[in-house]
Amino acid sequence: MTDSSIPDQLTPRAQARARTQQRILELGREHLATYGAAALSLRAIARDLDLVSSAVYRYVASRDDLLTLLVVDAYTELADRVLAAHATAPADDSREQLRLSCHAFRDWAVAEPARYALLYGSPVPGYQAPAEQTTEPGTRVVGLLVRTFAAADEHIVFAPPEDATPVLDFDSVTSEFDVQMSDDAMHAALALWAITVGLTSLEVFGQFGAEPPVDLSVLFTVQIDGLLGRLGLPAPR
Amino acid sequence: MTDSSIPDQLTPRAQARARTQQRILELGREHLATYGAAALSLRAIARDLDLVSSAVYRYVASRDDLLTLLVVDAYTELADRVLAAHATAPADDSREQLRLSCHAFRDWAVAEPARYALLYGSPVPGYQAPAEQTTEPGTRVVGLLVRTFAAADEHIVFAPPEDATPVLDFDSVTSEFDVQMSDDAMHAALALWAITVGLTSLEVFGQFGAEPPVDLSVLFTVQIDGLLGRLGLPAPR
DNA sequence: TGTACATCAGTGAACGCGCGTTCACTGATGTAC
DNA sequence: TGTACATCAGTGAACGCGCGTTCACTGATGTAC
Repeated sequence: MTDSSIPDQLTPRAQARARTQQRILELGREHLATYGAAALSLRAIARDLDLVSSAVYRYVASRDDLLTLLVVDAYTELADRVLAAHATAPADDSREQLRLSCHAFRDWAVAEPARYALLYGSPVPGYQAPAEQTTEPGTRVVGLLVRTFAAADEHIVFAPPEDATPVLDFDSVTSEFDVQMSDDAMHAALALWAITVGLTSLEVFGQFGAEPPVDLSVLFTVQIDGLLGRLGLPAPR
Repeated sequence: MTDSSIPDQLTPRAQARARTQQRILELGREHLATYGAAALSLRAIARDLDLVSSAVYRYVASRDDLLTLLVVDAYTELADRVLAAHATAPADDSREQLRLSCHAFRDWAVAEPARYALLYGSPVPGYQAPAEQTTEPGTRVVGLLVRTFAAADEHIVFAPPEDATPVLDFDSVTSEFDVQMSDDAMHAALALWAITVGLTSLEVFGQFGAEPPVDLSVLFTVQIDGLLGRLGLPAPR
């Protein structure tokens, strides 16, 4: 898990530095899981590192800086998982791509509740994620969903949500993700995104109680399959 | 806003106590909004109350106790709003009841982001809400949705989410809310619940960015109307 | 109605804890000649 | 290849801050006779 390839030709000092840097990220993830983002403390990390508290400042500019590092790290890992799952499906099977993407999203969240909370839960008091570093990794997953619906939009006619749907201007979204698609396809994409985040948050944040009344992984499957079908992407045969 | 009726026939001391008790709750709400739940501090509240820090313990057993008070307070206010909106619709119009309920949910959340975060966001580190006090107010909203779908289930045939839907045992849920309904109606209720929480959390927790690309209140309307229609509760002609 | 006693809101000091961040420093590692 | 100098990881002390909770206390309010 740790051996994220530190190049041999680096100077010993540089290797040690890289190792410590990695270790800080790992400890950050652990502390996130154990104490939550609001309680993330540089001093506690220094302690676990067997360093004096001021030494951590050789590696990290401030507490907020570490938080940003962890946010980017989490968004990146989550997006990597989702993209990998997406790529597993046949290139022409939008439904399967979306299904697998949503499941990968939930699976990661369930496995990493604290990091999920950092991304999709309450904002950390007193901390504002810097948009420049955070936006790109943070939009990879939605971007994938939107792009997949745009692709599906070429062979499928998505129905409008209702008969008289108010018109929204999605131009800034389609241009951000560099796609062309109907408003109906965009609404479908957002519906899937919202239900995925909704179910995942309800589960991870404990709204189903300590002992959920039903198997939440089955429930998720049913709900996602159901919505995909209703949106116009029914299961084959 | 403050005059929550303190009975006149109470002794002056008892009246003062009631007033202080109320004031603590209000300050708690404010601090929640300003600093977040993790940073909620009895000392800070004492300061705002012009009391010495130890005096707060006359009113509140501990910090966790105050958090529980705030959780119950927030769940209660939210549920009151949603139930009131629900009651506004004609008794036989399930679609309208649900629509108004969902909108009331979002409206409250947008108006009270910090309290919403306390209920539906990341768990507060080191704090576990006591189920005995929290479950009842915390399930009023879902209960209402479920009961409304159960009522609708009597005149409407809800379609199964997909052709071959795995069977889930919802008995513990239906008996908790004291209703009878088809699994398909239950799935529909959960879909609406999930998309409501999903859209609301995405909005309140800032996932649409500082300047959302579209009007989120319109988006919410479209999405809820769309899902209600797809679930088998279309808008009247 | 007046008095003696009980209640209890609020005080002030203290305990023991944690935090982020700065700063002058030492001494090992790395590099240029 | 050996030496002189520059870099920089880690130290230790300090600043100033905040927190929850306990405890013995004072003095005003409430109550029973």
